[in-house]
Amino acid sequence: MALRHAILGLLTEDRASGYALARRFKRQPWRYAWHAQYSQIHPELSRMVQDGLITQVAGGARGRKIYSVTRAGENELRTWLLNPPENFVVRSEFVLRVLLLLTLDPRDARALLAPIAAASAEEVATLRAAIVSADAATRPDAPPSWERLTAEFSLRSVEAQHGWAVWALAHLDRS
Amino acid sequence: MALRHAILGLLTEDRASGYALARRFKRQPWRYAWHAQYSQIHPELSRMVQDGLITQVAGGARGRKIYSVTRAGENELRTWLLNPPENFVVRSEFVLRVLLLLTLDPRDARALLAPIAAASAEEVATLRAAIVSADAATRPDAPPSWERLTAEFSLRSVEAQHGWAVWALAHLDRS
DNA sequence: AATAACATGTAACGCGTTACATGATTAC
DNA sequence: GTAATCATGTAACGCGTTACATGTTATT
Repeated sequence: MALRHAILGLLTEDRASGYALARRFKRQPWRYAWHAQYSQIHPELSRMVQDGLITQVAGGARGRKIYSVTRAGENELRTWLLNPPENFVVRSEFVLRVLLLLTLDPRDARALLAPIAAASAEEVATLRAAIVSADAATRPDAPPSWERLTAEFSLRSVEAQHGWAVWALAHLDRS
Repeated sequence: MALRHAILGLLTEDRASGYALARRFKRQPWRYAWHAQYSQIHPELSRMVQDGLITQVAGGARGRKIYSVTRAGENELRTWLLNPPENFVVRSEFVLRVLLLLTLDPRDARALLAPIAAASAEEVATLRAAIVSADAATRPDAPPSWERLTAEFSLRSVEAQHGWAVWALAHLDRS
């Protein structure tokens, strides 16, 4: 039931409509954590209201329904976080493609790697710039904000991906 | 249909039974790419035989059925690899838990981070040792083997995770 | 002789995607 | 006034999990 907890997390950050939640799943940094489309979010929100984890706190223009986390929802999220599974199940099409890369001949493999290296380099630059400007506006001994903590995680992850792609391009057989 | 292509990849490495495929999904490095249980693998294998992507090449003791990739299966895998999606969908319970960490108070957050830092440190050490001994047995200018390429990817990924956990532990508010 | 590991298979249910339907508000 | 964006909702289908059922071979 990770979707349920992802939604609780998004609504803890800020109350929102189902439509707004769907958009946030498409963007940084939630994009790297979980994904759901509106047609899946909608019935889940109904069930979560029934289960008392969230409530509709406002209605807006165009039939908009704003949801907020209840006390029960906060407890549910905390309990879930404090009881992680021993082994995390991973399904990453990106990593899968990495493992399958050498079933291709070196030319094709290089053609796939080059855009990966370029895109990740760009992302690293964007994240670094954001971090530098955020740090400039903060006391150096202050505990990191949520944005800062997650940016650090994204940066290190994307750097790893980029470093590997460059390494692989340099070492792959040229033919 | 990533499961189908993951199976094609596993069978390209080496012919295997459904039971053996299920075990490989639980281990390094496939564990970080995709996951499926036998009850899902079994019907998929049947469908793949029907679609001509694999064939049963041997039967063994205990009703064992060994499958191997056909020419059509190789083509299917290659076509899939050469046509990656623009945006990869990610669902990682681990990353999700990272994003939700700051909904906890600092004490609880630190209690979750400490085992992550320890486990990833151990994994980094294991991967480094494997890489060092593999490199010692290889000419330095030779193109990397599949094992070497995937070990490099795993190492850089786990190092990023470990580095972040240590960084977060050092910067999180102590209370 | 008992237990663990090997090995295949089915059924019910829940999670996730695709396609469709409907309508309101904003920007040009 | 037309297109883009906002916004909710349903239905059919496919992917994935859990639980169950069955039998064989190797290890101790």
